[in-house]
Amino acid sequence: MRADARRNRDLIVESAREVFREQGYNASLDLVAKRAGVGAGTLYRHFPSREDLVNAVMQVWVDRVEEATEKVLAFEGPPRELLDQWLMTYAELISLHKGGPAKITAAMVQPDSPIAPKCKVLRDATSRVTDRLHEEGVLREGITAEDVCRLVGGVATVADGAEQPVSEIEPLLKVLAAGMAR
Amino acid sequence: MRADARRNRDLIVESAREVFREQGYNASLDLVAKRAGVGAGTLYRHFPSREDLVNAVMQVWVDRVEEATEKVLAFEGPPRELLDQWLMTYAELISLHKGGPAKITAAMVQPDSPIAPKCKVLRDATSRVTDRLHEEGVLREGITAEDVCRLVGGVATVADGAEQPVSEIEPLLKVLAAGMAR
DNA sequence: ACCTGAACACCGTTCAAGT
DNA sequence: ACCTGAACACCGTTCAAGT
Repeated sequence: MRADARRNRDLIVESAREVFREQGYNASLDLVAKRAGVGAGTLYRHFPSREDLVNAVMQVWVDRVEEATEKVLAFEGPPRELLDQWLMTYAELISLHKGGPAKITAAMVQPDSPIAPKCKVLRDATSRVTDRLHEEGVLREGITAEDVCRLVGGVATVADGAEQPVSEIEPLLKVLAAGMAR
Repeated sequence: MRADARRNRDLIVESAREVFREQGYNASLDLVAKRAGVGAGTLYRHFPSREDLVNAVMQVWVDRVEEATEKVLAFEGPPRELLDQWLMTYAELISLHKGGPAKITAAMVQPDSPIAPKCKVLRDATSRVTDRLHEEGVLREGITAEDVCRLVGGVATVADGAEQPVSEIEPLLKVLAAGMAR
């Protein structure tokens, strides 16, 4: 890739990160291009779809997911509490940007989505947690990582759409945890 | 209201019902006006916002909600099954149109929404069910009708966004029911 | 009092012309 | 090979002119 192309690409991603943080994942791409100081065509050349751009922005998010996963898995207390912790952590991770819960949860079931690789990281992390919880015998049989993703994703999507802070869904996550535990 | 205005209003609602059924609640309003054979301005005169139009279309939906409520409340079997039945019924009722789960569930927490009156009918119906279940002692303390609406609404929203038929979320609704029951 | 439809704004997307 | 920005399409929304 030519040096100026590389540089423009980076400018666009940086600008998108900023705009998405302020306005959410459905913000105007025109604004992203303007702030990056590039023409609209340049943005589309690098990122044919919005999802491709979101995927690039989510690159650093992967680190946060892995960090949070290690932290939760290192928890030494009762496994039942570990479940609660993961649900809250999961909800927070997908709610960092407005529009995140809906986009991430939808892509979770659509393997051809450009952001599928990022979703896979989160789903794999969830698998590690559910595997552990199944070993410990705290989860009901048949509860899969996908189930967790869709349940927590659903509740977080509703809160996000209603402009409610993610902290307010804690009671609902408790209900989910109770439903998944034996 | 003048006779021609009345007639145009009815044409718009009828057209909207058709278009929303085919394309969901976020379909183009321009198409609605075209099919109704009226100018765009006429549509906006009668319905200043999309939500106002959705509210008008949902008028007949109220009957379905009340009908379904009576049917579920008439159920004579174990109360725990009544819970399952209501969750499934609820999910079906809000999933009749694409975009319904998100719109109805969001409005459930926004009392100033034009479709709030319609949401109230569904919330009240849910209250009747939860009251009954609390009396029977099958629901955990603190579970409110609002909780039910947000939990089922969330799961249904995810399925709707992923273009999945509502029937596929039944296992997730079982998890919710287990979490809400004692 | 109500309706029409052109006009405007906004945004996503493409592409001919330029470097 | 890459970039620019005008141009097009689409849609929501308004409003002057008409009945």
